[in-house]
Amino acid sequence: MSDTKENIIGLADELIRKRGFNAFSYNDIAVPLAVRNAAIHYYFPAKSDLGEAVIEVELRRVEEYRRGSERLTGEEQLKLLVGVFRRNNKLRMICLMGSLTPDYDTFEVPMRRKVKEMCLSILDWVAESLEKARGEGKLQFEGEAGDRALLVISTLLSSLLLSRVLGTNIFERMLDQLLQDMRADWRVKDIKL
Amino acid sequence: MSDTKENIIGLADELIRKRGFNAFSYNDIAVPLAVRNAAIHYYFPAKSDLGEAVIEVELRRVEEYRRGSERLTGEEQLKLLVGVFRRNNKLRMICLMGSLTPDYDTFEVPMRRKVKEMCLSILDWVAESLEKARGEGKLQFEGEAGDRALLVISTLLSSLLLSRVLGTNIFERMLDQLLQDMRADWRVKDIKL
DNA sequence: CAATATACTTACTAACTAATCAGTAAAAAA
DNA sequence: TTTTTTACTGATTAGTTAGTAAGTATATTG
Repeated sequence: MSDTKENIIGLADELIRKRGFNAFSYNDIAVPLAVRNAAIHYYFPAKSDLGEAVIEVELRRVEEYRRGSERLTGEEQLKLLVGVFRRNNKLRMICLMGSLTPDYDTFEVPMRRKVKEMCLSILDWVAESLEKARGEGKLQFEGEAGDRALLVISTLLSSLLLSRVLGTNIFERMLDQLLQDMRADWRVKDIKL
Repeated sequence: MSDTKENIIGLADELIRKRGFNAFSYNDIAVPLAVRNAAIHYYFPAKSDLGEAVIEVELRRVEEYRRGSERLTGEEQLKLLVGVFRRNNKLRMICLMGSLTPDYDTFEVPMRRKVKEMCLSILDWVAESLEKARGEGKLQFEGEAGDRALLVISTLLSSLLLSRVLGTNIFERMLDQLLQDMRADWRVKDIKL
């Protein structure tokens, strides 16, 4: 993949996370990268093509994380996940799920499909890690791991949204509350993610 | 308040919840209401004025809910809250927090302040209800009610986002998971919100 | 070396955007 | 009854948007 193409996708990703898909324009990419708006259309004829490309890269990132952390414990996998969100929080960036799902109904069908695929892929990863951590006796929760994954992702996603508005400390406060309920042994208070 | 003004705010509210603040135009309001775009500017000189008006109405709605449910139990108050979200879910509408916080950094300062005020007001209400329900022995959780309110709102907000993408049943699945952790007596499984 | 493909630029457009300003009819106030 | 205010319409605009078509320099291939 050409440098320009990669830079376009990278900046689009950043803009989606910082300002939203419907709030950035081809110009917001063209100016910083010092290319013409037509250069972006050369790689991505329609804006939705650019959106889909950003999602595909995220999808591959998730796959990489999964493959790269196969041999880690469930707890370590979850630490990795939380680390990603903590980094985003420091950069005042929300996650793609938090940015794209509110605009879902403004997207065309192919991009909606990609958004859905991305959500399912992330949730599947989290569910797997949770199940593993539960098997290890590190975490405790009732019901299916897939349902608990929804709750975990929901907390991480919202903490990014709210910490931009209410202050960055919100992130750790929410994480603490989430963990409180999943501590394998409620007498032990030192589990950290 | 004139009918036209009220209709404009009402439709703007719906459009924000369905498509997002940056994805609707004055035309999307003018055409269905059969008024000219200048009529909207008459009441709301700038789009941010319209946004702020929508938030102010929501703020008053929350105040009304609070005053109107003062004498209810904490559990009943929470049932009321969940009912509001459940109705939104049926209409494929997300909540204002879920719609406006992702776009937060694209707003001008006065509107950001209003968004923040709205978030704090809603969280305060939930915290109060949670504390009350805990005092009644109906719910159980550790730490401050304000922190738990973040988790509750986070779940409700995200469930609206995700249920549009993954199917409406997501809403109840997430609610069940949330409640599992807050059951006062873990042997009793019949608490419902 | 010639032909072709790649990676753009220049120049443009049609459609839409929020916003403005000068009217105007009707209601309310003086 | 005159004046003022309210609640708009009509007409327009400056700026932005995604998107296109035609051209060009450079690298790749036959």
